[in-house]
Amino acid sequence: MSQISLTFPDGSLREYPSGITASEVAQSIAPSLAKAAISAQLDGAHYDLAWPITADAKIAINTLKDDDAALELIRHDFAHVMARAVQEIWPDVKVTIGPVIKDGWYYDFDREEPFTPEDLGVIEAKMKEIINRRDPVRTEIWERERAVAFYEGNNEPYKVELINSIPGDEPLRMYWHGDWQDLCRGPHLQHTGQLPADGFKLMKVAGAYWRGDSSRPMLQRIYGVAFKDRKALKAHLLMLEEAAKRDHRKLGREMDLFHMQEEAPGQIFWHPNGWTIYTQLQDYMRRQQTKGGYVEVNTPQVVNRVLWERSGHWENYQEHMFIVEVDEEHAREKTVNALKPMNCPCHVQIYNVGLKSYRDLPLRMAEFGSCNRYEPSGALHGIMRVRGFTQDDAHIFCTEDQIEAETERFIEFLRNIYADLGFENFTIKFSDRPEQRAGEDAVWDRAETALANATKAAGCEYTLNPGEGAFYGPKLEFVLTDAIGRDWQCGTLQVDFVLPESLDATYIGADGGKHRPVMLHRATLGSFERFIGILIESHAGKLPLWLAPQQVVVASIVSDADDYVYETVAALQAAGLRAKADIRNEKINYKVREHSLAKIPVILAVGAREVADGTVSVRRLGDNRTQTQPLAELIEELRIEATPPDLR
RNA sequence: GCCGCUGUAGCUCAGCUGGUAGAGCACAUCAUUCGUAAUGAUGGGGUCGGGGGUUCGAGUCCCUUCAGCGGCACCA
Repeated sequence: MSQISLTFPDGSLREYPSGITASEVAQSIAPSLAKAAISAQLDGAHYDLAWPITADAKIAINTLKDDDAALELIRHDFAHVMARAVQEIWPDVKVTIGPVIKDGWYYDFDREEPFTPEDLGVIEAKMKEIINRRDPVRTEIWERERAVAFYEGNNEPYKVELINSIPGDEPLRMYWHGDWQDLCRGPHLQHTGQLPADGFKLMKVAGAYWRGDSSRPMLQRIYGVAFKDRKALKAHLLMLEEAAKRDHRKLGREMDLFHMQEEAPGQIFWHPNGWTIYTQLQDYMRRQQTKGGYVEVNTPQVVNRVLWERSGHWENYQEHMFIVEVDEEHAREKTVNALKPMNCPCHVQIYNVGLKSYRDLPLRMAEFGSCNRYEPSGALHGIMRVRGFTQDDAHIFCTEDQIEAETERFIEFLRNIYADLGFENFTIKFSDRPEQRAGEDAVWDRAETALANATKAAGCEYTLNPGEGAFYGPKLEFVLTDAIGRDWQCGTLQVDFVLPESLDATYIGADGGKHRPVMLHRATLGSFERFIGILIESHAGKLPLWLAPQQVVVASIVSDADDYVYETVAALQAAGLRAKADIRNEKINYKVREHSLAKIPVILAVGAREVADGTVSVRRLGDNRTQTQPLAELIEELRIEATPPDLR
């Protein structure tokens, strides 16, 4: 048999007979390594230990100590162990797929009866039992006909469908964990006993469509999380608990920011506190937009269907629109209008008034546009996904040549704003041409290149979302993450070749002829509602002073200080600070606690001493120390701190 | 929209196998003037999400509907 040479991570080289397994290689180094080994990397790719090696390669033996490889493997094996447990308990359940995801895995099952939360405990117990069996894992490569016949015989139609969708040249790997079998890419652990039996937890059951297709059957998905040991699992569960405390829905109530109610699902009742945040943010954005070369406009809420027909929304977006029928007295039939779900068609109407010259381009038209969309009921989520919202929207009318420069300019605009608001980290997703699209490929080529170049020129990285662009053009999405780790698209920039055409926007070029502008739809925050939700969660409610609804509360310690409290509040308010008095007949402990829970950034306590000295005792949110200082000095300090970042 | 779960006082929640609602906090009144995360006493407050049904009797069982939550799908 021929020899192969394997290079180890430390650079050393060893000769082995071809066909040797990674497990045997590990054994040749140290029996303890062979025991601890979980998988191998060959030239960077991940393999089972039992995989025969037939060519020279760089090899690394993974053990549970190797974080990434180990967690990936552990979670993958847990998915199998869970599926096995489910089938051992309910033999008639059909298995489908079960991939590794962030922090864990899920597995989708087809079963008539719903899994109950109690079932999860039963499954967990069975999983522990399976782990304790320490069943060896073995794998075989099968011909697809044999595999199809096998799964048909076992009444596993989903597996048959999977095999039929795997490209013909890919080998099919069949895995056995003891006597339980699954089709899988692998790799897997040596035996189930390598799994940390106290390092996992089944989290929730949810419905999920087979192959993500809403026209296909709904399966039951069980989610689990897994870590290397009990300690890491507990840390993760604790983190989830902490994250739940930052939920904007909870903080919104506690801080008295807003509420929502049944009569207006997906719409927000902003309370004075919440509305203060909103207006501060809007004022800030208005200043930024003015500086950024935008003109601001405002357009109607209720618009006749005729315009929506011309823009294409009536055909493509009608089911998401609130339709308003008006029975006008002298009209033969009802007038049909819709609340605007987007601002773009209205902006084109403004653009279209009067002739535009190439000298007017790029024309950046902004609106804090109130939109209403009839979002599917299941999509609603606090103030992050609502039916009534306001975008910090703008449309840039420009030439095709200007796309790249305008895109770069926008990314820089957005990045500055995000930085001001405390978001140094965001991700960019680049969605390119979908299958179904309007326009010529050559134009798409140029537009996609322009977006990619502009992103790079702005010094940003992006991840590709292949085929996810709008039918009218490619787009960039700027994504922020909420407290629980869910991603939300906030900013966006979308190239549009279609709407200028359908609404007949033109400009007069240098050649004296009429030309089509390109439109860039862009939003920085996205919607104020969603962005404020993210803002609340990322700060855990402790907003920077300039955004905090109530900035200062002045609390009396004794009632003799009441007059001084009012004087102090008046002085703070005169300096432009949002301050209020608390002279209730309560102990200072009580007041401090209450205002701290309400997330008021600065608490001033005043008693006899402060009255006599003209000082205040200052306590900052999140800090249990206090500091006494002259009122005038504090006001100067707070005034600077409360200035919005762009005005400092 | 789909699957599952939930819906009792402003908030957080209890209410066993059906017998006609309960706690803490909050609120109000009174007492207390107390130095940095809950002072005490007293009191008011709920057609148990809405509608229908079973029953002598329903917060508890059934149907239906609305909303919320967790996913999935959607997200021009």
